[in-house]
Amino acid sequence: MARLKSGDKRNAILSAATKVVAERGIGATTAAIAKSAGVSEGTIFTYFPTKDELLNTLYREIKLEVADAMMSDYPRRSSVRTRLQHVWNRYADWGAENLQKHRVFQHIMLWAGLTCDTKAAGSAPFLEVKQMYTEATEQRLLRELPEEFVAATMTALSDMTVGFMQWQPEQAAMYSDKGFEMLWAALAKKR
Amino acid sequence: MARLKSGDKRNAILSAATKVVAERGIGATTAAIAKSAGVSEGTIFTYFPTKDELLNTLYREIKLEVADAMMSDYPRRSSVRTRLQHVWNRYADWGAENLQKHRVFQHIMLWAGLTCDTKAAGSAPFLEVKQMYTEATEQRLLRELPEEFVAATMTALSDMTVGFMQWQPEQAAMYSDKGFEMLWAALAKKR
Amino acid sequence: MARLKSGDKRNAILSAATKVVAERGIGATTAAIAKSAGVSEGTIFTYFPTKDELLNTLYREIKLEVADAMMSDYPRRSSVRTRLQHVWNRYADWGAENLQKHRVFQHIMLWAGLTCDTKAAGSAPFLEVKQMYTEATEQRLLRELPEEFVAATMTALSDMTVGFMQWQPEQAAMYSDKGFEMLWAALAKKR
Amino acid sequence: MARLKSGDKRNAILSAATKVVAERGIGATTAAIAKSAGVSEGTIFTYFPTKDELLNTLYREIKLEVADAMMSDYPRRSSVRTRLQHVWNRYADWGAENLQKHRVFQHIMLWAGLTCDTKAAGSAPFLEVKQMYTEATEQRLLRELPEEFVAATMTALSDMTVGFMQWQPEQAAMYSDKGFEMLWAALAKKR
DNA sequence: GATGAATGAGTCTTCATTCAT
DNA sequence: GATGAATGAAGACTCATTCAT
Repeated sequence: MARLKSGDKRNAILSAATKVVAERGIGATTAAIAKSAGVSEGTIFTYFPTKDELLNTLYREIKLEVADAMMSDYPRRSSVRTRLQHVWNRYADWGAENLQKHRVFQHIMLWAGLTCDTKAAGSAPFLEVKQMYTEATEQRLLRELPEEFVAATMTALSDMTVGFMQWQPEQAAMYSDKGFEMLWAALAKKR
Repeated sequence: MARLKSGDKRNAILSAATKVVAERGIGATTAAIAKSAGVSEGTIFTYFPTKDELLNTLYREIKLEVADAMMSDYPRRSSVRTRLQHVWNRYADWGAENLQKHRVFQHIMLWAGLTCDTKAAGSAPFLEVKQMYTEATEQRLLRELPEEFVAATMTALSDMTVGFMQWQPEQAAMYSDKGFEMLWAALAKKR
Repeated sequence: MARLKSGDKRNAILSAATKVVAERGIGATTAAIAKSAGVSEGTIFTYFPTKDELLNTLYREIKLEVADAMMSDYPRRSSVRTRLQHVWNRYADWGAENLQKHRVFQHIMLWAGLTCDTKAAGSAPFLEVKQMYTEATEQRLLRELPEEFVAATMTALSDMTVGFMQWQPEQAAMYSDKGFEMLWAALAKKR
Repeated sequence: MARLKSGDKRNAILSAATKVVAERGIGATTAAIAKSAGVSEGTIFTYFPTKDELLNTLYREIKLEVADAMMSDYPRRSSVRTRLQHVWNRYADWGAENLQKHRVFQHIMLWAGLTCDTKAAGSAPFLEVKQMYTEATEQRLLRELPEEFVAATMTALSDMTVGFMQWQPEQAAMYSDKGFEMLWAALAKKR
């Protein structure tokens, strides 16, 4: 029997795409990705029908990885603050350790070729965080704000923080802590 | 005497670039920009040596415009909060009214071709804000944080807020107010 | 003992090639042929060294089939007209019933890759028709014309007629008859 | 002012396409056409948006040229036979002198990318021939046959004849004459 | 023998930039 | 200076053929 499509090769292509897109943005050429993956130009297209599909897949896989990192060991029974901090820390640590993936994610997010399906995919885990927020609002713990506005605030602050953690890794912990303090203060209800 | 380079034409090109890049991103073609500017394809290159230079220039000009909007009527003698709110409001209003320029700015900011010079240029006006922050820190009004971290926080929150103001213009004022409240809470020293 | 090359598989490939080339022309991909044959892409090349060879073979086999259809039950002792009509009817009926093969034949005939060998192959059966023509000429029954010119006339008129029989099958008999009348008139010596 | 699109260059491309497609068929590459035209690869696309459009245009232009050749000096008031012979001779002569164009026409005619518009275009001149046929049928001069069938017969015989005229130019006149005799016999009503 | 993933030359097309007019 | 046709180096994608399994 012939060689079967190898998960290894698929992963090599996705890894190479991560690296190259992180450096050159969405405009990175399939040739560059192939070369970086140690694979011929044509091979990319046996694993992904088009460059667009490769990019969409890359986005989805990173999103799942992020969600996984954030939600594993999620302390469902702890206080709101503890839970929020868990999510924050996990995301910040993931971003600090995965500089390229984080950057790629930012690039693809703004890209016009992103499919609706892809955008929708894998967002389930983030629901839990939103629910937590709603619950906390009802308990008068957190400010009353539109859900999306809160989510966007979290994203904005955490991505910004991750940028600093990557820039000065030796102060990563400090940035992460300060960042969370700012987030909590921004969201917490004034007494 | 030969005709002189016309400032009008230069501006037409920059305006067209704003419009076209806002819609199609950095990948917008010079041909599309020329057409939108009502100018021939070659003319672009008598005003800007390369597409990269055009984009860098566009970035610089928008940056100056933003700085101008933010700092005019800057209430130097008012309280820290008032001054910060002034800056916030001006930026938010500018962004809400200049959807295309704001979007173009975001696009170019992430672009790999941005020159170091360009990045550095026009940041003078933002110094004033930084100084204010340092001063406020010494007065124990605001949290002690690295200057760049604070600046990035402001940028992140304001851009996020502008996005919502553009999305739901009828609630622009609400988003602007809530956004500033969050920023202030994030920066203010805990009692 | 290793498996032998299977005639079944060879035939499956040729059938599939007939179908696919009829639809898409010479440009049909080997992958499409393989898929239609229910065979892996590589297998084609164990039966035919190249795509060109596959096409040449296909041409030869169809040619043989046509010759077979035309010459079986050939009424050697009947009149010239009867013999000519036999050939005409057999070819027309074959073409009307074998739409795909007829079309494929037309496609390959104009193809640049056709080998001289292939062109020459299988033309033996057509000799009989030519001989008949020569004989008829001597009997002053038919016009004096270069042999190839006559042969080409027959081919041109019959292929044209077959096209109409395929297009309007319910009038196939009419087209076949009228076509033969035209051919006979074209070839018969004026009195 | 800049150079204007040059009709010469356009014609050079069409000529080159004629030459190259005559040799290699529809599969001829745009690069080969450009090279043969003495023009850069990109230039083709300033005159024709796609290869398909180039081929369609080529077809249309040849068709018009043929129609023109056939119908100029058309002897409207002469006998049916004279008129038919005029058309026949003009087409045969054109084909004999324009080997490449004739071949290209045959190639494109069978091509799948031919637009409906293109197929329809320029067929007006051929109407006159059809009308002549209908008229002649009513006068009981010619056989009663479906119009399209007659038209196809003319095409088939003339293209076949042209092939021989090209093959043996020194006998072109003979082939042309014999060909027409066959056509007339095929169409004329039996007494 | 059979399989189908791997290959890479080749395809059409785009586009920033140049330069004749 | 202005114009826009000309250029040719990429770019994404295809496909006949090879070869490890």
